Amino acid sequence: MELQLKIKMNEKLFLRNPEESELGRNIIQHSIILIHKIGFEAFTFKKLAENIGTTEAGIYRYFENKHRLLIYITAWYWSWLEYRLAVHTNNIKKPVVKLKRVIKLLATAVEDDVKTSHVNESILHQIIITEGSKVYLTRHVGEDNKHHFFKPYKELCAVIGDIILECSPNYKYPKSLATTIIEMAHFQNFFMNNLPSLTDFGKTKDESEIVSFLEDLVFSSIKNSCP
Amino acid sequence: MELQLKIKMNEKLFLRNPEESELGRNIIQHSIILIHKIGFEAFTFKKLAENIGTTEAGIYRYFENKHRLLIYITAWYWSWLEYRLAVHTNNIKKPVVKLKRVIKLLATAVEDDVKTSHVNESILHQIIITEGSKVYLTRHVGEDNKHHFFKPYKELCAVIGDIILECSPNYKYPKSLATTIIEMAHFQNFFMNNLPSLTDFGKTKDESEIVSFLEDLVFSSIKNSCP
DNA sequence: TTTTAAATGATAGTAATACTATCTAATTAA
DNA sequence: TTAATTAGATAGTATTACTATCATTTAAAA
Repeated sequence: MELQLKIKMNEKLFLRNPEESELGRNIIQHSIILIHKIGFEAFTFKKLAENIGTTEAGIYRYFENKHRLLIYITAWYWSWLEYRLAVHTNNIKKPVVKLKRVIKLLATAVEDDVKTSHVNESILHQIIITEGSKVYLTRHVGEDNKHHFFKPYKELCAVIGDIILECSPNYKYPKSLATTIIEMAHFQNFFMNNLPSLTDFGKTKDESEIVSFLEDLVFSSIKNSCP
Repeated sequence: MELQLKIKMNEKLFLRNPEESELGRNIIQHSIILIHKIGFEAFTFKKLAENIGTTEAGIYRYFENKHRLLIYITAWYWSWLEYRLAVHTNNIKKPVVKLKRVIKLLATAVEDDVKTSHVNESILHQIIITEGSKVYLTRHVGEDNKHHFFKPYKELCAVIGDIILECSPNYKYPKSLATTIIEMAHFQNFFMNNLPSLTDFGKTKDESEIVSFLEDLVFSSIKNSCP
């Protein structure tokens, strides 16, 4: 049996749906590879076109600009992660165990998911660490938000926030703690690998230490709120 | 008596020291204003030149490119903050009180410091929130780090990390907690104002709630590590 | 099977960006 | 007073970020 996973994306993110054509899927696949290789700043549609063997204009038929494309792939990532999170926390009763799974899922490198042929999730995860926050740290967040471009990220935060509340119904900052977990899972990873003196894991460069740090941080906070 | 504050900057950050000429100080002053106004992505040396009343080439005599200029002003900010932190925690004996001061200083809007005539710290603080992490989230972090461009940020983290250790000598993740405080002070502020559903302060939009969140987070964690 | 529509490829062109180079005028320092 | 430094003015280039057009291929509908 061959499984396939398809994520429904916000239609305002693209001009033509990249999931529905060979060229479109190529754009997604190779943009992930190329952004990972040269970084988002140096990434251009021209270079991407050369990589795929198509033309610049061809890519502009799918995406308005490279920032929209970045929003697309990050939104895809957050949706995929929420799905994965659902799968991995399914059947788990204890919210504390659930929350631990969440932390591990966020802070640990990812393997390529065979159910999504044209997306290499392992590389995508690396991109999200370095480029993920650039998606909203712009002058047009407000507009992009009105178009609901950040819905997948918000949904993920909401889900995690709810698990936090299950663990500790009196905790006052479930959403802010959720974003802290997500952002810090990535930032600590980035710092560990690039500016190691900013972390306490510079020597080992071991992801599991980030998990320990986050678990300590999160469970101290929510335990503390139980009177 | 007229006080003046001058921060010694890494010489590799500029081609000509902007502190030492009228034009240089104009570049710093107006780049802060312009980046705040239009965002770093839309900011160009040509627009800056028009604002100042000089030419593009004139600005290139001071900075290699706009990214270096952004590194310069963020490095300046972190140095200034470390100085401010020293002033505000001076004479305070109890490390817990010190740490609370740190959190407040990081998470609260800043007033313009009269001792630095050409830098509007209030606007600069806003820039750091939105653009600050773009400084290191690049493909050339490694090189920039070799040039010690992030030293002020690292020093600030080290100082905060040490205060954390003073509070709780057994706490295992002082540096990572320090970066978490710094980054979250800014991210929660950005989310509160731009993507409020990601935080628990969307309704009030009150900075003091971010302070409460961070205090709760930090002191739960370090209290927890005292056996 | 033919007709028609849609998607792609190829090419060209424009405005803006990110620079570099050069020359002259104005200041400042020796 | 001369020499050196700094700034202003102008020009030029390669790359980026697009838009437009037209021919060709592919796929869908009649």
